[in-house]
Amino acid sequence: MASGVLRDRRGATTLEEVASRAGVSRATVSRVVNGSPRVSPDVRRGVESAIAELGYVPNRAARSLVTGRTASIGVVINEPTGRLFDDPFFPRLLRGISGSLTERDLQLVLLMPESAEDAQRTADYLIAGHVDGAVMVSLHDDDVLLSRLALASIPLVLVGRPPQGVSASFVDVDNRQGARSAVEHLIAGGRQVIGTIAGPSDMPPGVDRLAGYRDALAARGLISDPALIACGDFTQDGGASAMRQLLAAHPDIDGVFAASDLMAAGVLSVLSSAGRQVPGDVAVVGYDDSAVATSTNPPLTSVHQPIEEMGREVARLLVEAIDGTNRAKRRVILATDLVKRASSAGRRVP
Amino acid sequence: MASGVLRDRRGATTLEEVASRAGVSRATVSRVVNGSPRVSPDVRRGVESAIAELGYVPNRAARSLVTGRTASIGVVINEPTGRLFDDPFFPRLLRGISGSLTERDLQLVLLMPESAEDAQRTADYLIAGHVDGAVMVSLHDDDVLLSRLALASIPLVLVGRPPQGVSASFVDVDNRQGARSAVEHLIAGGRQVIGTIAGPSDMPPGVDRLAGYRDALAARGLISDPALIACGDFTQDGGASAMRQLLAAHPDIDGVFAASDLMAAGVLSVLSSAGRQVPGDVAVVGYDDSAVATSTNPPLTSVHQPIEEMGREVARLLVEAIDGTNRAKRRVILATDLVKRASSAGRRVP
DNA sequence: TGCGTTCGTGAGAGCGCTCTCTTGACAGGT
DNA sequence: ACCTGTCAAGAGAGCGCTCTCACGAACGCA
Repeated sequence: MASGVLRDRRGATTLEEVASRAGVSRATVSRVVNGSPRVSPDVRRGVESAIAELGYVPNRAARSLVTGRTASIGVVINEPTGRLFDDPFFPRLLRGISGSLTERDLQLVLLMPESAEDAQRTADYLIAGHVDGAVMVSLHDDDVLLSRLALASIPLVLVGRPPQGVSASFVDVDNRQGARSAVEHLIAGGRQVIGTIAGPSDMPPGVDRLAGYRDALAARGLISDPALIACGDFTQDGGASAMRQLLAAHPDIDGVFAASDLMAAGVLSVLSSAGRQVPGDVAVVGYDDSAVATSTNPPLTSVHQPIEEMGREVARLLVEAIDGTNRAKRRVILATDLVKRASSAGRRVP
Repeated sequence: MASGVLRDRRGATTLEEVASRAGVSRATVSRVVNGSPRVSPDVRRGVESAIAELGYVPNRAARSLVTGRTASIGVVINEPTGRLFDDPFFPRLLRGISGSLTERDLQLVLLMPESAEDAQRTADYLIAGHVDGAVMVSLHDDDVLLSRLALASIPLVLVGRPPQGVSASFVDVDNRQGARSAVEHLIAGGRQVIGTIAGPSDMPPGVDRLAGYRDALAARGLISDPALIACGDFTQDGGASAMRQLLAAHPDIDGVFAASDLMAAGVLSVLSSAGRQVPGDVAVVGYDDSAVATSTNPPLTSVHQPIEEMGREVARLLVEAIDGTNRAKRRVILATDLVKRASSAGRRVP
């Protein structure tokens, strides 16, 4: 009584208790719980009502000890700082993953290493077999954690295309096509001198969105002028300074595609300071379709990504990999949508 | 060979193997692993090197089975939709919690019920003892999950003040004081007719921020005019329509405090359509200091909340509750900061 | 009728760990 | 010399579950 400080699971109903209540053996109850077909209908009913009466819930630890499975999967967010924290990408993705895993009674263990040392501990943790599989989000070219995991034999699915040199299953949105549709929209609006604020070149989304920009120009027989390409870091300040470069090099610019809404917000502020009207003088398109896109003035046309669906797809692939249903590397690419708002309305005919 | 489909933890080094390598018993290795003082220094060294050589990692399931502890805590995000997905609150909070738990080798199990049925399953899960404690985020007055958990004896810490009628440990930011400082700032800027866009009245932050608004006015001997208070739902559209009400009722309004940045963005768009200058004619202050605050034109003065610290504090309290160090209900309130930007610059002297 | 099959059920081992209890070694007091 | 106390270390039980194997009953087929 006086020692009742430690809380633990003991005292919970066990298989044994259910068995004696139902007048069968432990093995039979186990079969019922796990849905084995080798149980006669009347025995099954008896066991089921005993389970209900006693409120029996299987002990995961005991099960895990004997099966060697943990029934949990790790989700690794290895983003020390940056864009993930400034748009709703991350919560939505988690929600997609979570929904899918809950259906299959898998625990979602969240891992957010904050330092390089932390990342090593995270890798140790995953490799030690504390989870049955892992999801990794937000990869840079030099991701040490990723390379360690890829070597270990743990089932792994990435969110976003892996950097060069790494082979793994992944789910990605079609960054290239998304960017291309944004730029095509600018062209269709009559824009002639179209620049882009690209993302960092060590991140696949940065690279792919730039490629999509080039694709759209090339499809019109246009060569992209290097002076119309500036790099940002997905932040607002980065977008602003990149826009200043573009404006200096090409005062005649009349369309800008920014690889993130935040950078597009920076673009808008620079254009406003420079006395350019949006969309009258310059049309602007962003990427992410985040809350920022609707709060700017004018609101931003932006590329929308099916983030929750991405999460669900990731979970599905991972479960397949764990079950051994599918041992091959899989890749799933999801389509994007262009959401049109005022920032890219067609050029006013003078 | 052909059956090598199932992946599991078997094959990993066990205590037994470490013991025979070090020439001691299983019990002694266990003592070393768990830091018991009852081991002689030289034996300890021997065991430690055996552990290192074999790369031994304790099996959580086996440990959990005997201790009755799971070494994991659940974090419940019971927000079907809404503001959590539109600002960086949620990732930052998780990061704070995660950092704190990792230090203590606790797993963070994320639970995001999507429906009422899901919420029941989540409650079942938590009550079944699959975690040692739980954190709950984002509470409404009618939170069924919360009331079930509060009844069960599971250690629980809330993020945000609990709704009326529920008693539990919690960590909150000082919403009331934060709102008060925002409104005092408007008063100090010479504003005379100050309205507010409040949050939903069934959410504690909505209620508290409105109270802070009233506090600031009362401190100046002013009574708040009900026609200067409109309710939004923390979204941009909600903020916009609330602002239209305010403007209709009080065309002479010259200051607005909105209980979220998103609502403040709605306020700005309405004011802009109405031909009012910000901050010239009307000063605006938001709440959250999110990415939206810097992307609007003009950028929003906003109340900044120490979200990561909140997460760390929550984890600390929960660990204390689990260890039994502290059995009393605890409450921690963290201070906010007002971040001043252009939207509330002092009134131009005419 | 006898034999092999199939099928439902039970018995029992054992997953890897913690923890209590016991043992043995040695120091110090009588 | 003996007894007692202290402390390091080992022996062994058992946490709750799954899974293999054994067993008996029921059935089909010759």
